[in-house]
Amino acid sequence: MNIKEVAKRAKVSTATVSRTINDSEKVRPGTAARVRQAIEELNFYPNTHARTLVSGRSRMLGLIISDITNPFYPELVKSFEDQAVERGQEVIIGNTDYNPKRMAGCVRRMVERKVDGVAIMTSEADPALVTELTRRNIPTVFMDTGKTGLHSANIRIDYAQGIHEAMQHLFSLNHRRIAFIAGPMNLESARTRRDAYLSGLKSRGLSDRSMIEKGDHRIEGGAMAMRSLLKLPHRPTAVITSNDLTAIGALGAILHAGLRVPEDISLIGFDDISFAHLTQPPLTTIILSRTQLAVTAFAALEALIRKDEGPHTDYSIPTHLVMRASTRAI
Amino acid sequence: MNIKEVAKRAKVSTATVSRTINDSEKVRPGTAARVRQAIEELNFYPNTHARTLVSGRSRMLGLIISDITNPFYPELVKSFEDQAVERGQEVIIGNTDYNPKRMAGCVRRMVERKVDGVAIMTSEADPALVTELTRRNIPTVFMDTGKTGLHSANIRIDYAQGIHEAMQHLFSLNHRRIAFIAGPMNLESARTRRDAYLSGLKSRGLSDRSMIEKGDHRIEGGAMAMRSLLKLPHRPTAVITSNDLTAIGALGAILHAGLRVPEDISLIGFDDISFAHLTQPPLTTIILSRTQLAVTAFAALEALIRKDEGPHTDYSIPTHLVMRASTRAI
DNA sequence: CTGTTAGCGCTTTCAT
DNA sequence: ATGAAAGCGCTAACAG
Repeated sequence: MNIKEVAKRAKVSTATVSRTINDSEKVRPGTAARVRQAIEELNFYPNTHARTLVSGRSRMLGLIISDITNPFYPELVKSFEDQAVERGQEVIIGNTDYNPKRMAGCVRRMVERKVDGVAIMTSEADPALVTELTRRNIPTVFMDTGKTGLHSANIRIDYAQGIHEAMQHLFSLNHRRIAFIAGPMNLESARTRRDAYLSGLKSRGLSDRSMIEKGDHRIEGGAMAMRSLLKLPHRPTAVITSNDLTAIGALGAILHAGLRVPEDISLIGFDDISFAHLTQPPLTTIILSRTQLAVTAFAALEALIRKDEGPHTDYSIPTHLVMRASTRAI
Repeated sequence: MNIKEVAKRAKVSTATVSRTINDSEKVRPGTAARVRQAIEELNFYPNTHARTLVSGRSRMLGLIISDITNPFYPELVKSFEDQAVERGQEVIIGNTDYNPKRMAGCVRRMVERKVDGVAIMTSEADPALVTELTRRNIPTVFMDTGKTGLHSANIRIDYAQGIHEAMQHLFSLNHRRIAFIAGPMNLESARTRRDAYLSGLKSRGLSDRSMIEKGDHRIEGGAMAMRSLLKLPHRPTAVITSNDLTAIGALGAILHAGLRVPEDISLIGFDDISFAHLTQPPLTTIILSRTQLAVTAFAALEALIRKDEGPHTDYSIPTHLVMRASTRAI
């Protein structure tokens, strides 16, 4: 079942069939109709691999993420995929599992499959591996690496803005003992969030009041960090966490210690994963729109692939506080 | 950058390079080493499209699911993908969005991309479209359609078992007014769960005590159904829901009405999504292991692809009650 | 064990 | 507007 059989049935050459499939202008409508009918009758689907081989374009995009079971990602993947499918592109996904070795494997697979472009949306970044892509002139969009170039663009996430909004909110609620549960310090993005917390304290002359515990961006780490915080002689009245999973872990630890949120401790997360508003109480958090991120990434990638002119290689996504019920004045 | 250049550099023929890449026995170790070194030096990655074109095997598997943002799926996708990557296979994912038209698009894409096999794990099933796959002799594994054949296998989920365990549990806790919040009735799997509830009632001579509200397998539907249940003159003392999202919605509605779980109403979910144990109280639910499902599906698909002999086309996955804190005796 | 060669199914000049 | 034919990069006979 191939283009040849279609050609035979429509009594044209394979070239004409190919032109019809690709909506070439130079096919007489009548001929095109005959071809299309033959395609229909034979239930013919063109072989994308043959197409890729000769044209060089695979109509596949790579999307590399850290871990699909991390609730941050599914929405991102979906939005990205929706746009790709709309434009006849396929998406192949790579999970790095937060592991540089697996990241290398992902990149390799993308190159082997000859993707037209790659979006790298991992929370961790590995500049070395990423070079592999740009060296091969594969259009690449990064999240937060800062690197841009002829074949790559960067999407910066303004983590600081959301943190500043959160601190402003807590201050207006009279909180002064505000703790922060950080993420893994090897993550640039986690450091940025912590630094924003520190700078928020400093700008209010409260640098000496900083309380930082390290989490792991997972529930367990959040719970553990919170337990440490609760043991402090002057425990915090409010806690900002580096992500929602951490906040959920912290929430569990607070409840388990017989304290209440927000009566005893106010709590703010980060990311606004879909379950953030389902906690008891619904979690006040900082939203980072995955849809916006995916749309921006896709547009950036398309621009790179089309080699659009202009210096548009830097994009930025804001973050904002969304108030729910886990914060309260003291 | 292709096999020819590697051949030139290693001073062998392209055939030998090909054999080396494919770990053929018939290459002298010394030669193979030279080839591998050339590959290394040239940073050569074989073009999978060319390979597919000639060999007929794409080393890609299709995985069709309903919606990646439904928390039931990410774990399933991950487990499936992990196994695929381990065996050098790529996975392309299709989201149907619960929409037959999109399902058709997914199937089409899978055929075009010449996947070696497809696993269809949608909660809804469309026999017509599925024929498309089997007609083309594409190995296909279904979840719960019941159809099997030379090129297809079926994985049955024993929903009833979990429901029966749940009812047994509630009965032993002295509940007699047990309601059920069902899923969309066009879903076979949702009907199966409801029927299991009904049969559980019947076997205890309580057929006339049935209370069924219809949800939509989403949070909002669960909340709405629960509000209806709460308006009943004799409201239920326990509620089983068709999935966890429904239970979470129901939980919210109960709390919102000023009642408590499990003190006033016991609640049981279905699926054990990752957030089920994070609710307050942690949700007693029925577990359906996504890992087990993915592993079984993958194995079934592999067997189909390898054309293993034997009539192994029917598989079954159990479901079990996992007790947490949302149920209590009255 | 290694090389030669004929395609896989499609796109794309170059003729006509 | 259409057709003939040359590959795209690789694999798999078939020879040697």
